[in-house]
Amino acid sequence: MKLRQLQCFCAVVDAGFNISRASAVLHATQPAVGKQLRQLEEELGADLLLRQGGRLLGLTDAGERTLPWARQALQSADNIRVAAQEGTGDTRGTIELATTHTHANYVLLPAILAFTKRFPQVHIGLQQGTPEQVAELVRDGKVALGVVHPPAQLPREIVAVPFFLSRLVLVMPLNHPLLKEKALTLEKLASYPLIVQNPARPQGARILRQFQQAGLQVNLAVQALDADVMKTYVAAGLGIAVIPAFTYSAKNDRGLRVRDVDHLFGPTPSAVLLKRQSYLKHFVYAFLEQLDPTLARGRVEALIFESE
Amino acid sequence: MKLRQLQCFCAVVDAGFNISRASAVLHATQPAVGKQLRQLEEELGADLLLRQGGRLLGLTDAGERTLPWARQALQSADNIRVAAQEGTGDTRGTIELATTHTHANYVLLPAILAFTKRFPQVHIGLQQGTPEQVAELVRDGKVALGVVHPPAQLPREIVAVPFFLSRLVLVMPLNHPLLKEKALTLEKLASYPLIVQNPARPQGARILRQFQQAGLQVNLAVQALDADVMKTYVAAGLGIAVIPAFTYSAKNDRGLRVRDVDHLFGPTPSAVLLKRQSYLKHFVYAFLEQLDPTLARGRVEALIFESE
DNA sequence: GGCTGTTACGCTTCGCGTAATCATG
DNA sequence: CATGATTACGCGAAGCGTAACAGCC
Repeated sequence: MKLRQLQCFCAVVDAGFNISRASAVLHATQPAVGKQLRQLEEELGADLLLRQGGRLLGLTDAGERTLPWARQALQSADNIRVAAQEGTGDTRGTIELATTHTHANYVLLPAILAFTKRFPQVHIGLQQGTPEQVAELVRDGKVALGVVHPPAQLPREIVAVPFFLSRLVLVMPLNHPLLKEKALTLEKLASYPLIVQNPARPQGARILRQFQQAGLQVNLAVQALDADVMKTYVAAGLGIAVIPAFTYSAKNDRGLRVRDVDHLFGPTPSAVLLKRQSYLKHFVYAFLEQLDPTLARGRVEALIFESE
Repeated sequence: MKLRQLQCFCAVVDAGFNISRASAVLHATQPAVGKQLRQLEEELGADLLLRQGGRLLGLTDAGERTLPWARQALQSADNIRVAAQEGTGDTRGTIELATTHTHANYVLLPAILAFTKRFPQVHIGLQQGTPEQVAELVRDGKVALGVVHPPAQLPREIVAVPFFLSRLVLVMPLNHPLLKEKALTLEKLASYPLIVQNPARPQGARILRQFQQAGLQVNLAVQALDADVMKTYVAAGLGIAVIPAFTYSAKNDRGLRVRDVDHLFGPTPSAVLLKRQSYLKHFVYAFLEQLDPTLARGRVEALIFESE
């Protein structure tokens, strides 16, 4: 048995039982991948993939049983690579992390500042994307951690560790009529043009769901991608928006006013996404503690290595 | 990275940092193993083994960090082989287990009878040895489980799941003076020639420790290896012996009498030895439940996969 | 006929063993 | 000089890619 064979097996499964697509991911050719598969099956003496008319349809029972262990073996190999790299007391190295614009700009900034002060030699590689893209980067081991509003569904390989609940606020231009309303309701909000985050993202989806559940038609002005753009559009008079409180600062957002709407939407969690069973460099643990004291090493390890 | 490289790495560590011995275990030659090691180190970009003057002395920090993951990768590969073999609803196959003479003869017998009745097609491969040898067989994956009086120390890779506490009894020939004594004490026992299990084994060690702690000199007649031999020797008049209650039966051991000495030595546990993180066939779980109802699948799995 | 997986062939690399070499106590 | 690791070399197997072939929408 070779790691390469297991890699091909997992890749084919992840590619939706399509050898062609898997071979592209593996930077190899179709025949090479196909051969590895058959060699693995031959050595094990059992078919792993259901074939019908020269197509792959799914996993056999044996495939179902072996797949988790194939993944575990590959994960262990990844961990070996990471563990071999880092020096125990090393003060330099790299942390690869992925996050959304909003978290990069507000939540991560203080943590990164404090961290680089403590470890000036550690380079932080930042990647941005939607929470789903971030989750994928974590799952594929391209980054060690992700920081996002966790999406409703996550692959099983990933743990989301919530560390911070933010209130939501309604942001408006100066002198907006809603500033004078006594109590804000979903109905009142719905009567104005609304700027909402793209509903493909957890934040936008959450907000819109509340309106839908109340049976309200929303007057969508624009679908923006992050809180900063939403604020810019609000300031430009395109509409009002609901954003996490941490993205508004009275000092920097002088052209805007906010009102608390936590009673309408509830708080929104920020979470760290980590891959189960993955070895994290000691910096990463240091960074997590910097990000939030509740993300202590012991607790995080327990969550990563628990058996779901 | 190749599984073979990891295998060589682990083998060299297990062989006490000796490539020659490791290569024998791996059925390969010195140069082959050495080359795999250096290739692994080269690919990882870090030394794993401390070399001094052409000798291996121990693990580097990087080696220390990677070793557990190398083992995990190999374990996963083993699990794949096992998982691929067994058919889900299969009623035939093999269980390899290791145990001591005493457990084979008394504890396992009813479980094996019941099990083979339920799964007539499953072949049970039985190996015997000392508890330490059994533990080694489990650790090396030669057998799926072991059943023994657990030794004081076990390798970290192994979990011992106790399932049965047996009282200890003193076994004597008919008409032995101790049968008329009111209360048995260690002192009284020590005044007669004693037949004890070899102290290298947990049972023998336990008994002798009690005498030592009481500051008593023991009159050792013979060191036997299992309860049956001890009974034979007692019947022959060589001395008296302390054995687990389950090894005595009034029906079959007519030439012998017993008295309870649980108050002197305490009960002795029987345990199942299993390798952490190892995939067990569904028969094995069935067998464990047959052996003792407390060894239910859920509980056993939780113990095998807990992170120590 | 486009998509997908398999077979056939040749090249290159890799893994192994034998034998010789080197270092250490 | 005995033990144990490394280097050198040659053979056979394995892995890969290109190209041609075979089943299914």
